[in-house]
Amino acid sequence: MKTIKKYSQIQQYIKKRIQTGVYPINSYLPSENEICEKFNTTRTTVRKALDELLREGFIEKEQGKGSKVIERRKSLGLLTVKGFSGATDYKVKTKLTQAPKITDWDPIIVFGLTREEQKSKCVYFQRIRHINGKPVVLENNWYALNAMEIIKPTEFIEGSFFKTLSQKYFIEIMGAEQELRSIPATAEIAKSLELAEGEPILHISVRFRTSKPGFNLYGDLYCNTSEYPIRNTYFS
Amino acid sequence: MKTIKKYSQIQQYIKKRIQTGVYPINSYLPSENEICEKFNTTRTTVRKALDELLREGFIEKEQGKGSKVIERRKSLGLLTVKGFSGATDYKVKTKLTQAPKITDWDPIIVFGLTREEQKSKCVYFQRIRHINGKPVVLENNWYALNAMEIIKPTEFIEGSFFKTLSQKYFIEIMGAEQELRSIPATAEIAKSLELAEGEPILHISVRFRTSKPGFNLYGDLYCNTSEYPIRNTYFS
DNA sequence: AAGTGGTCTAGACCACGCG
DNA sequence: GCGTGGTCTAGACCACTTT
Repeated sequence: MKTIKKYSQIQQYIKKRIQTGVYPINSYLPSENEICEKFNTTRTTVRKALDELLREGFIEKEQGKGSKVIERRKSLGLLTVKGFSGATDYKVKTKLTQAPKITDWDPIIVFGLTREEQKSKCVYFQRIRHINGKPVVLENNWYALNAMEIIKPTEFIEGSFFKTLSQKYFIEIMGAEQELRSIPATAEIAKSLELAEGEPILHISVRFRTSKPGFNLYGDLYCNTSEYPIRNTYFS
Repeated sequence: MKTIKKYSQIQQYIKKRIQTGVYPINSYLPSENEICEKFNTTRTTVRKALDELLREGFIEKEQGKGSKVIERRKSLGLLTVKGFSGATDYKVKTKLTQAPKITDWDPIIVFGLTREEQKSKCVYFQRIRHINGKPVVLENNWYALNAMEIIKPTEFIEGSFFKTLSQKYFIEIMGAEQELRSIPATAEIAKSLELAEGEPILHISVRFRTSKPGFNLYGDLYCNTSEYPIRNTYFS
């Protein structure tokens, strides 16, 4: 992919303007014909760009009216840690306990890797999420180096990998598959999460699909759910 | 929409042929140009049809090769129990251990009920899912009686509540919220699932949203994940 | 009536996979 | 080299919303 595709340029241009508030939520984008003029192209190409933004959940279209900027369903399908009683007075902090580094794939990954991924080295990093000072989630992540460059710790926006992907690379999470298990904490996990060995913890294996073809993010999570359950929302 | 759109016709035609096995999984569809000829149209229209099938998860495209029929991702967003090693030789049987009956709401439901729901009595039923003869999931369900009539056990299609809703009432599941916890099995749960008290099990509280306004289905599930993890897929 | 998005035509050239 | 899908042009007409 040497030359940047035109529809992709338009898509990124508009996405940036949405993210920076130039096109606020509930406002309408310029009409397709106006965008055509601006980028000196045809409606087919502009519509392709808008279709992508639609798929990514940034806009919705209203026939006869225009393309409307909508609030991107946050944490679409993403796991969120939720205070038990709906209390909002808890603080989540994410510590990067292993900065992104290049390694081999870990056989713990339960989802089948594609051939492209198998051929590649992978990037690994680890984080621990703390709630009100207590470690609650230990999160291991991997992705294929040939699908996505290595992201430096300094690039992380608010400790969030997804936010970094979206705002710096214009990559969105499109979906996920999970496997859930309840297991007794191993000695190692127990130590990281400051609980007793054998305590029941939630093990989540997850594959996130992104809007960048071939780029998947694999996760292996251990959650102490005794105080804070994991919450999970999805809509079709 | 009086006239049926051409791309929609093509889409349905191909979808039916996939579903009936005329185009088997892993085979390739006719090329875009061939489809153009058959339907006497242009590639733009054919590609629109294929894009829809791509979005619906029926095909994937391989540049330079063709459009390949793939296994449709099952039960969008719904929980599925999956054999560990990808083995497909396991049998799931659902036993209705408590037929739908009218009761009061159970305070165990963690998601806030709407005012309409609170005013109503509710329908409760319980099922146990068995895999290869072993009980694996204990599932309690509730819904508001004023949102949906009581469904008799004899109406259940293949033991599936969702299938019944879809096929008899044309109600679809539109989304869900879940809370996940790993807990030790209580004596009661242990007995139902034939395991030792204190074994780690997965507790899922879920609210399913349906296409019928005001009709939510609440679930409280206990899963023995030691052999069969719970799998969970969602896409936007 | 004017403007918007939705569908569709009839081409063109390019990038990729394979023999 | 050939066939495949991927991108793009330059139009046309239709359906819908608003003025």
